[in-house]
Amino acid sequence: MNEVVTEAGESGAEATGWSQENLQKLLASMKGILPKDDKTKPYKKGLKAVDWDKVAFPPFSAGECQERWKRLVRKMRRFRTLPELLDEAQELLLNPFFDKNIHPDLPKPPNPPKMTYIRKCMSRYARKNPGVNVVLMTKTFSKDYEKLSDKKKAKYAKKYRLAFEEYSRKMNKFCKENNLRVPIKKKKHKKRVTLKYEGDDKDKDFPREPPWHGFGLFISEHSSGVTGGEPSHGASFIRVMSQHWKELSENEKQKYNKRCAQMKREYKAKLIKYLDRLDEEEKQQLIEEKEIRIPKKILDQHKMHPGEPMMPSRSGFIYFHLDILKHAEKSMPRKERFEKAREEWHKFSEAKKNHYAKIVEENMRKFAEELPAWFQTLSEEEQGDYLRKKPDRIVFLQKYIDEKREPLDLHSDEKTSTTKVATRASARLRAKKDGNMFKVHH
DNA sequence: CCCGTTATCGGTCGCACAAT
DNA sequence: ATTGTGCGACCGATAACGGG
Repeated sequence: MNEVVTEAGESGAEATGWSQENLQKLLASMKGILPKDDKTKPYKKGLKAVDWDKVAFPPFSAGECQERWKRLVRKMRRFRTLPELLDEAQELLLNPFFDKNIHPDLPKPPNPPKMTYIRKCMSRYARKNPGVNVVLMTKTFSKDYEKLSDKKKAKYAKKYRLAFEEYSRKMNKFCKENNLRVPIKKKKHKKRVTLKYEGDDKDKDFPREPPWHGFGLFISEHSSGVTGGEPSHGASFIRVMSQHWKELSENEKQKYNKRCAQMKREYKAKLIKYLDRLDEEEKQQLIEEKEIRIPKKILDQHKMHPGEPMMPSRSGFIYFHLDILKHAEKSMPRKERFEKAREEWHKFSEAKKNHYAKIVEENMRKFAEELPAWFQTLSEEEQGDYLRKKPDRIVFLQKYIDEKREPLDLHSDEKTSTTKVATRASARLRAKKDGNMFKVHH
């Protein structure tokens, strides 16, 4: 019952064998086969060089490892945000030579043809006319260069090309000698990694919104990230896939639609579960931050009423995390603390987890007392309104309602079936009057 | 350290594509 | 408005010149 909430999104872990431990093993294995000195290879290139047969470990095949990594990395950001850069900048400032620590052997790129020409003319002209306007000269000689014959321009261009080749050679050598990443030469091989905030790593367990329609699910599941990259129809990916979509039978399309609908239901449930363990302020903040679109009705369902006791979290981990927060130094970023707590929690013994399970139990017991106590302070109208908005609370209030509505029934265990029917019928009538408060229950 | 010039690299962002 | 892909547009930094 008190299984770690953060695992909620990995429900398929057991089925596939990719447990937390095995995932750690995978990463360690990948690290192990990486070339030692090369810390600066760009991601795509580095990945290409990975020998998955060497990464593989029982019971997983090379292909399975590769596929799991691709799935994992899709959930990660591979660029830095401004706040992160600011943190980095602050660290950089601590280095007193931060802006002067350029390697003395770093090759310098040659000047472009036009600049070479401008510089040549400028120094010649300035020697004869001291005190001339630099800016004006630059502009003038720039125009002069345009008027030059193609032959002369080609001469400058060739010189530049040669100088640049020399520079590239030097740069390659320099990079190799200093274990730096070599610059990418050809533009056409430039490949951008998909950028998407697939949820900040602040909360990995934050549920991911499924596609809106069956078609979206179809597209999503046939992307290279899921299938392993074979189809990859390039930029025409969507075009090709939509063609395939058209070729699907009505039945097959329905299957996607239905599955998508199911995913959406699960998402909604997970989202509510997630939001429920936050307080009102945090919830609003998160909703704004993530631009979560939740129907107002559902939001209403989860709005706190004045004085309403808050339903405690059913996850032991949450309480453990709170304990950690009390003692941890505040300088550590939130997400880091959260991660650390997660790790520790995983290492916990059943006995220690049990300690927190007891806290959960105790808090739930208290809540089960407090809620009816608060509930009875409401007017009948408010009570009906409350139950309509939060039908799940009925389990804590049923007893109170029964006692209040049918105090006589408490003693009559041996009622005839006819009176039972009559009682239920009258309850239904009352419920209708009071705002259908029992409708949700039956 | 600014002006003013240009080619290059690294990296981000916007866009098109079709269906719902 | 979303689903994944990849292209091109765009930005900033960089080199040299030398006087204010």
